[in-house]
Amino acid sequence: MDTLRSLEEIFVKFSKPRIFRARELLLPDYVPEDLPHREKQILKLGSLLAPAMAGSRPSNIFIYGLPGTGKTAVTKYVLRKMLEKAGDRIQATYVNCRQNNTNYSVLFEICTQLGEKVPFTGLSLAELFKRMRRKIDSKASLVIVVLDEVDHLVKKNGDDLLYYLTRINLDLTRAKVSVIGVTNDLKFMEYLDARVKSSLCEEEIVFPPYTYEELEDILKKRAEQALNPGSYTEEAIRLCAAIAARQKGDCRLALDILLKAADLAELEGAPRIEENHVSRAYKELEKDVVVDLVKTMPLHAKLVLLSIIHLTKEKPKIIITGDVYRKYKDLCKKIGLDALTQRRVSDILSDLDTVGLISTKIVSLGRYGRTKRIKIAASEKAILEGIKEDPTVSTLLPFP
DNA sequence: AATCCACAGGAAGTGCTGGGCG
DNA sequence: CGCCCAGCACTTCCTGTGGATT
Repeated sequence: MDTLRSLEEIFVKFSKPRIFRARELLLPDYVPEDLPHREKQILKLGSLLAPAMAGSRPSNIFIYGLPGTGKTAVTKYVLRKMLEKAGDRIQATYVNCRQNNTNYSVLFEICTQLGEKVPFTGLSLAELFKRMRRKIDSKASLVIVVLDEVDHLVKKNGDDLLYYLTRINLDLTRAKVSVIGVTNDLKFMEYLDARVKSSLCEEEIVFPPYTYEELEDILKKRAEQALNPGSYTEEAIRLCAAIAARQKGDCRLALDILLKAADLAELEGAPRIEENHVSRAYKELEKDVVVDLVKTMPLHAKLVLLSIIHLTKEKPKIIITGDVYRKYKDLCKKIGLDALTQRRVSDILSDLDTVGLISTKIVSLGRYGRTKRIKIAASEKAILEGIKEDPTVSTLLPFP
């Protein structure tokens, strides 16, 4: 059909929105002026950081809570408020260690945010650290370093950087540094050296999951600001809250679903968001995550995934690493590719497990060895949809 | 009780990219 | 220019192991 006309229709719909009043208030990185049901955590973080206002160094702080419990929002919120009051006596840097998951890129981010120009590659870590320290110590101020999702950094690179960061005050003469570590993985503490652990966790703040009632309240308030009056039903809001409550009180998920449901309703020209928009939004959201994940994966990871799908189709009995590897070599041969080693494929399987596309469990089959039992953990349809975009792999699809 | 399978996953190294510095 | 750096994707070599079978 006429693509151009449909495209124009979409633009027109969104240029005269009936649902949205301020769509950006539902975007994932928006930090609202008001964070309901996190008053305790806000006050605790505030009082821990308060000594900074009088020029003394606050303790290092460790923040823990499941995904979508407001850790990042509260941290950003409190820092923003404090910086407004403190002027230039306090500086803050915020680094997401999932996006910047190497020592170099974390230091690069900190330097850049402090206004120190450094190249994004090329220097030694020691040089980078030295420049950061010099920059920090050039003013008699306090620098608060927030490392969000710090577990990602530590799991990949060890805790060296954290160690030096928590000890940097020994080498500073005028300035001071406080570190705030944020994570949703409490087990990550086990990866830490005892010295780092005791230093980073001078103080701890725990973020409990939101309850259903709290989620409902938050969504109602946000919907009032972001959506037009009468453009949504109460049932729709409640369904969002209920889904998110089931997913361990994940507020980000709740807001994501609401945004997607609103987009759907807007696109369809519906007068208001109904429950069916919400449930469809949830399904699509889940699917989109998987499709995007698969699409952006390296070639051989796609081949490994495809091997597993082939195997599940062939025989429903349990699938182990050896099966996958044989199948994978098969597929490589078919398209004239050099297969990777089994050691490497084993790592790829672990990667696929950590992103949640498959689930693995180490099992011992007695005489028949010790290996991994492998299952697909995401929607097969969504995975195949992601794979089929890759021209190299798409020829191998089970049902073209 | 000993054996031994089929791997898991650590350690170290290679070759490459994309840069730095003097 | 030549040498240095970090990071990545990967290989090679390796030690460790739960439990059915012998």
